[in-house]
Amino acid sequence: MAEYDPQTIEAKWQKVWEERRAFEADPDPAQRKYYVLEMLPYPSGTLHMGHMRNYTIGDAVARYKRMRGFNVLHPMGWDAFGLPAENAAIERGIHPREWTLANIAEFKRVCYRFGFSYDWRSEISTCEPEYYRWNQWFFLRMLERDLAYRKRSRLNWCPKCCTVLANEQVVDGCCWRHPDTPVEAKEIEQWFLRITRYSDELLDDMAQLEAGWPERVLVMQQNWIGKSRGARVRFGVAGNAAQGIEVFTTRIDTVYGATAIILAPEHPLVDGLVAGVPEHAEIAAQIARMRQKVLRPADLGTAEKEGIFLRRHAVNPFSGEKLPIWVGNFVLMEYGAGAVMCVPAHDQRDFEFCRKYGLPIRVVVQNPAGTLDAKTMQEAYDQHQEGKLVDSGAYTGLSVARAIERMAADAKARGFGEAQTTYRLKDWGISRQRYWGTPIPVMYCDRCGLVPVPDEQLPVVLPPGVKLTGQGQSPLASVPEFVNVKCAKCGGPARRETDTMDTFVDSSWYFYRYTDPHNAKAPFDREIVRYWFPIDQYIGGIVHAILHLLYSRFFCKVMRDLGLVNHAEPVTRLFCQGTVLMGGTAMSKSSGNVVGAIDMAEKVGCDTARLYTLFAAPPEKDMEWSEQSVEGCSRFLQRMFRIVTRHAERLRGVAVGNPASANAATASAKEKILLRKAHQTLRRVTQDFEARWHFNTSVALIMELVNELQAQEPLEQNARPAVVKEVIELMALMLAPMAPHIAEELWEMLGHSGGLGRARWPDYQPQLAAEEQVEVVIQVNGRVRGKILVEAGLPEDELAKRAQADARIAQVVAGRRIVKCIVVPDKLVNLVVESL
RNA sequence: GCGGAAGUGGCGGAACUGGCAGACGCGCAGGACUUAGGAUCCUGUGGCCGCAAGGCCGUGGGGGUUCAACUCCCUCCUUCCGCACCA
Repeated sequence: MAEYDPQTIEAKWQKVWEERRAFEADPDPAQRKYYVLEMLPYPSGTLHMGHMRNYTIGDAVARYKRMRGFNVLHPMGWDAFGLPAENAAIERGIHPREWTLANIAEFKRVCYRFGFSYDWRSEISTCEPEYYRWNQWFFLRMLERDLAYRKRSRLNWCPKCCTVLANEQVVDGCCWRHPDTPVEAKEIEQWFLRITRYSDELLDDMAQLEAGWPERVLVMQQNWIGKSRGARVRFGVAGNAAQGIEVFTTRIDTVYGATAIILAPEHPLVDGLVAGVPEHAEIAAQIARMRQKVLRPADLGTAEKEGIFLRRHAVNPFSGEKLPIWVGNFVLMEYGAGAVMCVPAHDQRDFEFCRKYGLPIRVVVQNPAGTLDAKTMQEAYDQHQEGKLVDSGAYTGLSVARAIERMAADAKARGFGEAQTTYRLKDWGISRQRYWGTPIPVMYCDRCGLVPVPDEQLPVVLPPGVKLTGQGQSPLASVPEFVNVKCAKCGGPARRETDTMDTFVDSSWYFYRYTDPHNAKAPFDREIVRYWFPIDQYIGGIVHAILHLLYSRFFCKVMRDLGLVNHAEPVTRLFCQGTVLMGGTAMSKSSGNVVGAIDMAEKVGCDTARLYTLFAAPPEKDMEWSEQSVEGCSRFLQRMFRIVTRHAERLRGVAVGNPASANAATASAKEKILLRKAHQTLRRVTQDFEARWHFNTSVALIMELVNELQAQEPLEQNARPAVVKEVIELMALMLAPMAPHIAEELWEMLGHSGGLGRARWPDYQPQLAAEEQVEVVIQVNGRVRGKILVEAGLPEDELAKRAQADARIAQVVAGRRIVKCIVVPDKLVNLVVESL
């Protein structure tokens, strides 16, 4: 008898699929569409099983949806620009393109070897001019709409990457790619995309995503945008009527309780304020020291608050009171106004600060009990809801909410402030001082200034022969043929921009390009996109919760404003799969705990590897890879193959479908057991695919079904061929999304030609799944004391009677009075009896 | 500090809406077939007591609601993740 040989079977079916173009999908209004997408991979080095989990989940869903009759778009492509390629190229003395293309070829080989059902016609590579010219095109559109601008500012510089990073790429004060390398502050002129223009929309549209996105992703994005409503208030400077200090506060109602003004160390007014004071030299030195002391962000929350009194005073515009001006290490220049009013009674940070430096504490919001006392309070009283204002001039007696409203309005009327909303979100810095990325399509002309490259001159192609040093200057600057260009406006000499774009620009819109990958006139055809979008199911790691997913949402909104798409959100449902661990840590090349994808395919076959990936844990959870446990899945497929092989011969010509099912009434007891098990399995596996996505239980259920088949051996004696065939077919069909090659092989062995491509997901038949007899548990006082087998659907009183009639139960009850009898039909009877 | 998720046998994990805790798989033990078995098949496998029938205990700890709690409520502990001087 032929043994299960995954190598042969898998190669055979991969070839068949390819020849039949089994996974190609085009827009077809007559069909329901389903766009399922796994996050675009960065093609680097070898692929391990950690990578494969993402694609295995996506492929199972894609195949299931096809069997459900959907027109399924399931594309794949390459996030091909980026630093690792450039660094690897420098190390090896080759061109980044060479390294990248080799990796793509390898990635593709692995995808093919795993039988993933991609439509390869959609394949894109972001490093090809055909693709990145549209990055440039989008950039120019943004430039036209003032969504792209150039600004000199303090930026995050990674000394290892030798480039600046976006705020989103800084994790715990370190480079996201180099967790041990703190970013440095560097003043550089660079390009920004004005994502902040969409702050409110990015926040508000999350309401549309609540149903389909993981809550934690939405929470992370919400935190990142960090909207805060408050007011800007201008305090005067004593002795200088012309000067003012602006502060941002969310609690303008507490302004009468302010006992100091605190500036960030870098605040531009600081130097001027201390210039004339007697102890000038000493104070300036202290400030210089504070400025130099860079705190690691992780320590910020716990660091000791420090302040320096500037020997100058501000004037509270509401009360006219003079307040000392301080510099404080806990005030951030980047947020709000870079200055705060210090209200110790109602802000915990201010409370600590004033305690340390002996500044007065003054209660201006009293609690409902009226017990707050500045002399005795141990912490700030910062309740927004319940307090009433006291000692606050004309505002005394107002509620906090009312006071905030009225005081902001008054500040505006009197010209020293107004309501203001601030955000934590900053504009997206996209310039990178590296080579392997999209050239930014602008030039600088001495006469005309900044000149955008005209559309018809796109793409600005990355020149091939560039010396890569990794030394932190844009490599493109050293290529005169690239840099020197004729001004597009005046024809005079001009210089090209030599920075390239952050690769997150590439991945912000790639899923649109998949639908129309070779369009030379536009980034994509609007009608095609209208058919496929929004993406029905996006699958990827939680790492991209902010970065990629926020940028993509931003791009989508820009594209909508450009009239390119008619939706505001690109992704309806998002699924974040868990990490694959090995020995408790994430599988990764740098940790040295990888299980190679190709190695697995060669050793046990990709069907086994895929099945195990789905079986070992629910997909959203982290899973531990265990070579030993993989064996279990391998054995399962072998067993299944053997059972089918044993019976294929006599089943091949048998007609299936309705005959067997329709005959269920006349089926033997053993046949009924098989059919019942099969349809119960089908019901639950279908549920798993539709609702829960718990493929681990789906696999377990199919294993149980195979166990049942085995238990009914010899099958030829226990069931008619039509019944056996129906059960085996159901089994093969249910397995098809998860282990597609063996499923095809079994399907063919059963006598089907044409492959599973035409097979539909079977409908489960409730009457076949229904149990005729059920085991009912009998409890006495909540403890299981017996079990009886009864016909399904017995009425409650009958069930209660039978339970009490049971000999063993009668013995346990032993004449005690039954106080209560709880019956759960078809499940359980609980007799509550008097205690002895 | 704030917010979120989770804690179940030796291990990965099941238990859908409060109704038999431990499905399925790994591992382990015993057996069958075999020259052989790291192949295959069968049986057993939460702990304790017992020859057995059976009994008691058991889902991080403690308390509660209920005829009945892994599931609901309170409280504490642990782990992981996110945010963190955001004014």
